[in-house]
Amino acid sequence: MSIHEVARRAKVSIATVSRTINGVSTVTPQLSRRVWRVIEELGYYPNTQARSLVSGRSRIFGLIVSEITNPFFPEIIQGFEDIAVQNNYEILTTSTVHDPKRIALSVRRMIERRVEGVAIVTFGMEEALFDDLKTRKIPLVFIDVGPPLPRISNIRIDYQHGIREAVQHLAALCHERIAFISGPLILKSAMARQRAFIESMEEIGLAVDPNHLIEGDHTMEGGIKALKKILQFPKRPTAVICSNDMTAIGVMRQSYEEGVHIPRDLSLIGFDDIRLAQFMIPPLTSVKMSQTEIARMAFNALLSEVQRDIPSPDGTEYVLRTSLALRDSTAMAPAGARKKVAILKKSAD
Amino acid sequence: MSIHEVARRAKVSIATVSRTINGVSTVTPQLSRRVWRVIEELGYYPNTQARSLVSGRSRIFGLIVSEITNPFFPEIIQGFEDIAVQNNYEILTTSTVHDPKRIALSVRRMIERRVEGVAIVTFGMEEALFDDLKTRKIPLVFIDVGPPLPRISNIRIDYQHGIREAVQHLAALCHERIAFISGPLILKSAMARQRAFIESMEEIGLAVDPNHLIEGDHTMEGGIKALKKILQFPKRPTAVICSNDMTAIGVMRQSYEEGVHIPRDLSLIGFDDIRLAQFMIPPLTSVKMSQTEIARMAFNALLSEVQRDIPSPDGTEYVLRTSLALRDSTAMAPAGARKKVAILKKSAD
DNA sequence: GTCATTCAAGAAAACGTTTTCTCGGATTTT
DNA sequence: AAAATCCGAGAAAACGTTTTCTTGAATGAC
Repeated sequence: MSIHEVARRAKVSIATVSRTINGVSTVTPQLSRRVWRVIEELGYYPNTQARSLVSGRSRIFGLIVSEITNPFFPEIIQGFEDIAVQNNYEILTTSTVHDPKRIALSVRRMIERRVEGVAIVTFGMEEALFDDLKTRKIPLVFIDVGPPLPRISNIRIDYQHGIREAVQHLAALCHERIAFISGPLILKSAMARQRAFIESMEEIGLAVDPNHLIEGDHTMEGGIKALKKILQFPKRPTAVICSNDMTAIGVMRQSYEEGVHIPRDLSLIGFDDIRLAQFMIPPLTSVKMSQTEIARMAFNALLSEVQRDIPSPDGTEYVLRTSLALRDSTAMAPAGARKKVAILKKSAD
Repeated sequence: MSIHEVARRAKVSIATVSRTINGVSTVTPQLSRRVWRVIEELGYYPNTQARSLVSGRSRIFGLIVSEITNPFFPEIIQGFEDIAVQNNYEILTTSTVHDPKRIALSVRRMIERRVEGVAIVTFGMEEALFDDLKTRKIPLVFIDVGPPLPRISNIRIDYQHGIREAVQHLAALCHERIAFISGPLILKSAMARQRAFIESMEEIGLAVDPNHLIEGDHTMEGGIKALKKILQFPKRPTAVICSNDMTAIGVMRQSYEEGVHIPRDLSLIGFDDIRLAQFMIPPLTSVKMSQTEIARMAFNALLSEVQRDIPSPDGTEYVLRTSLALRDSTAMAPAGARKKVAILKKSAD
């Protein structure tokens, strides 16, 4: 079951077996065939541990996500795995469930397994937790929040683009009182989304009522709570933009409870555009941030860093566009709430 | 950065360092302290590859799921990971996306990484694909479909219990024409669920119209298609039970399109009870099959097999109960459709 | 025909651990 | 007090590979 057994049966040295497996050209076709025959016959699979021990390359990438049970992440994991297998990489996934201890532990596990790089898709958790990886000079890729350091790449998300589309879409439907349910504001990415919202509003001269900026937590429960709050305002917003789709789903859920009809009484826009969004009732308009694209960029960032001979001095920047995916959760603002008549034509569905 | 460096600085042999790390009791407290100090100071983490190479134990379990983007599976993965970290095991997850080639590849990858066991949570894909694992005597645990072989455990799901509850619940609400949307019938588990449905119906004297057994595919799209079909029947069913929640969500989606109100016009019950079920509109009644419990059982099955000195002769059987989780997607059958008056009291929510 | 060159393939070293073997000093036994 | 036992810790072997070094045969040059 080891290379020695193969060597013995093929009557060659273990070096020749190794060379055969790795396709080193100096081995005679005749011997190569003999070796391969034995390998097949024995069903021999090389021991990766031994391989990477001597070669110094584990062919493993780590992938840290914040919550695998949040439907946003499985798509990323799937995408990452797809590219990984194509490139003969293994992937070690850990879900932090927002627990610093868990993060620290998973960082440690990854170092012990000698991963060649780690993709950190947590949208801005405590950065210090990854110091161990940095000092060990392991290539990293962050979403949004990575510091400009050697070997550290970043996927910058262009939140502004998609959120501006969302705001302008609502404005075109005569909405003026638009609320924004953010994620936890300790997260840099949540902050960035909120800022993009505010800027987009101001850009077209719409006032942002500070009361209409509600801090959620990127969960359905958070969306439920936020909507309850919103419905208590004397002058209700006529539209809500959420910092992620799970929040929006919570909002839908609670709207149903409270008899608020979407989109008649309230227009709703999510963020992320998870697959589920299109199966909501009604199908949820959402700002698309392609999970597959994130996975692809993250993997390529790591791979190219690993293949470099000298590390990139200040990391590499990747940029991901976001854009609005129009569905059925938005409609004209209720007549009573309209003032302006700056109606643009709603783009065809 | 290796054990040698630690040994050098602590002025002991590498054997002592190894013993210290592994808590072997023969090492003097004084030396132990000295070694630990150096370890901390250096930030030394042992190399798992080298460790498992010599010890012959990789401390890795494989986990094969059929589709990580199906919300049913992330919960299992999370549960599995939770227990794994507690037990110092690493977990290699692969999502087969129903592709035999992918399965074969992931089996191979797992063997190369020398996993100590594999949990196969695919609900009955081509069993032959796992032969490689069997011949290598790697402990396996299946859901439902495992053959009785040494080192192969099984988690048998008691579909009957939960599905009978579902059927009787509907019967109590005076439903008689109950449809069942199954999964792909090549899957043994899908078959088993359908059989449980038929038996539960017959048990209480309700006829199963063969037309009302519709083969779905365990996806939302499948649910959508299935409902379209159902609505065309001259004598519409008044209730539908689905073989999984994703199908039920598809049904809800299409009901909305077609103006069929749930539960007024149609009662709906799902299966799996994924977390999302309670956030549906209306909250979906579903047969609960605890994902966490599956994960726990699967992990324990592998762990106990690994710790055994002689392999279990015919594997071990675990049994998981299912039971109905009552929510709001079921109601009394429309008056026109009632005949019997065998109304039991609907248990409080 | 001899000598230098090339090249295929074997021998051996190396990777970073755990574990067995060995040794020398301390403790116990008689 | 000598012999036997115990025990802590170092030396060395082993795990299964890749890779460097070495060797010997074949090829080519003159």
